[in-house]
Amino acid sequence: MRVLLIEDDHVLGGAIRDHVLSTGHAVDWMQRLDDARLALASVPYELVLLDLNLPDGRGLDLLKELRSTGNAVPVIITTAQDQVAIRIEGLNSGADDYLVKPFDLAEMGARIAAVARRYGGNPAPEITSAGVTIDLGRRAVSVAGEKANLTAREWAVLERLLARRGGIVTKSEIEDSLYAFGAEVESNAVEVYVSRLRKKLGRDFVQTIRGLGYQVNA
Amino acid sequence: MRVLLIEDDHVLGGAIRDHVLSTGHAVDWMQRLDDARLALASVPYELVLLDLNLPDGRGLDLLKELRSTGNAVPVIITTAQDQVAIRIEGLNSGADDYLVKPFDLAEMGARIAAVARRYGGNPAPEITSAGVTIDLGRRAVSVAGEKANLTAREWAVLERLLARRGGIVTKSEIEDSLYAFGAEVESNAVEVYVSRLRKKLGRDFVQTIRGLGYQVNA
DNA sequence: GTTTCTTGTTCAGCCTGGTGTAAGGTTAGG
DNA sequence: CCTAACCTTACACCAGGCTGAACAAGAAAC
Repeated sequence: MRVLLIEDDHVLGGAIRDHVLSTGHAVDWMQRLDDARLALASVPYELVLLDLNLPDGRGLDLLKELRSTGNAVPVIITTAQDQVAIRIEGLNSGADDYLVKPFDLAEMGARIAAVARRYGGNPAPEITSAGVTIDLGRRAVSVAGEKANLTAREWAVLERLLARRGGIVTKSEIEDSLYAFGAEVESNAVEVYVSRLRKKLGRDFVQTIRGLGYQVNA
Repeated sequence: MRVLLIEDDHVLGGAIRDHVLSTGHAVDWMQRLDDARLALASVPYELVLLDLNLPDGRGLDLLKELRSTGNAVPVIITTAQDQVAIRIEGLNSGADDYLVKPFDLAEMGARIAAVARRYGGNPAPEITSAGVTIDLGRRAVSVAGEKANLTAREWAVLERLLARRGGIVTKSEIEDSLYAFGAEVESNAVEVYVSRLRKKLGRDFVQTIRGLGYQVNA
């Protein structure tokens, strides 16, 4: 699925982009409405993630433009906790769903999957690597037909690794996606989670690149 | 089920809303046609209760608009005793059923149930999962042949879970469908209802996805 | 109108299992 | 061998989830 993310905050935007990428979708990230307009005019997106708190405050206008020109692309809007009025106006203007900041990325993933399913997009790209089958849409992993249960953190690490499948992911990158900005961690947590993943998914699933990070075969 | 109630009379409107709520559906109550239009444009209602005597325009116009734009949402219209002509025009304009004021709330409930049954999206009304058989049309559940009685809210939660069978439903999504828009609830109501469902339907019927929500096996 | 029963909501305490940390073992590279 | 990097296991802590019970609000029965 091709997703257009419209979000001006660098940190949050990056986190969202990475997370959506890791669920197997393609993401274009725009930080300004004009760019978003151009993108929407030229690329057939299947989902739009629209922040309504843009500096110029005109995220709603974009949504209304879309609908008034007959563009029915599914739109999920994000608003702050206290902006109930704007949220309602957003829904009234044609948004399909909403997320209240600060929202859990996992929850966002679930809602994206729901919208994708509702609109009949192809939501579940299945990935197989080293005998492990991963259904990103349904959060299901199986090793040789046997279902494996992953915890939230383990899943987060797995997603991060898969987002750059075939490439190397550094420890600090994994750490960043585990602990939302600022929460410094004083331990070898990443190593521990990689270890736990190997225990559940098999020893060969993740390769260690000494001094650099980790890698999953494409 | 999500119901849009369009009724300008405060007393009657409140009574209807409460009654429909008590049958386990979510209700949005609009008192003006403009608001109703906006709501219909944004929220995927499964039923509309439409009063034809509104102050700011003819309810019939709204109905005709809906049908002319291809919106097939079931509509039940309400009219006064003496408005036979309007009532007929309503049916000709695409209404699915009608109620004559003053009407019995219980009868209204029955009509709603009938319409819901007729239009209930699921073509295969019988669902079986984890030893539980569910007849959505007749609102009947049985566990190992034994019939189970569910309350309205319990049904609402169960329906929400079944609507995405095999997928994950987050707590906040369940909350949204339990409490018509905006009513933020400060409690663990969802957990309580899941607990009660498990008590009646068996422990394994609903799986908990920690930190995210719940899931019913496909 | 009063009583009784049913249903919805909230709260508090319990419990499970996820999480971070540290300690000790193992491997790669010089 | 020696060191640094990495792996694994154990363990204590605690957030999140579960559930029984109390309370409130209707609905139904009388």
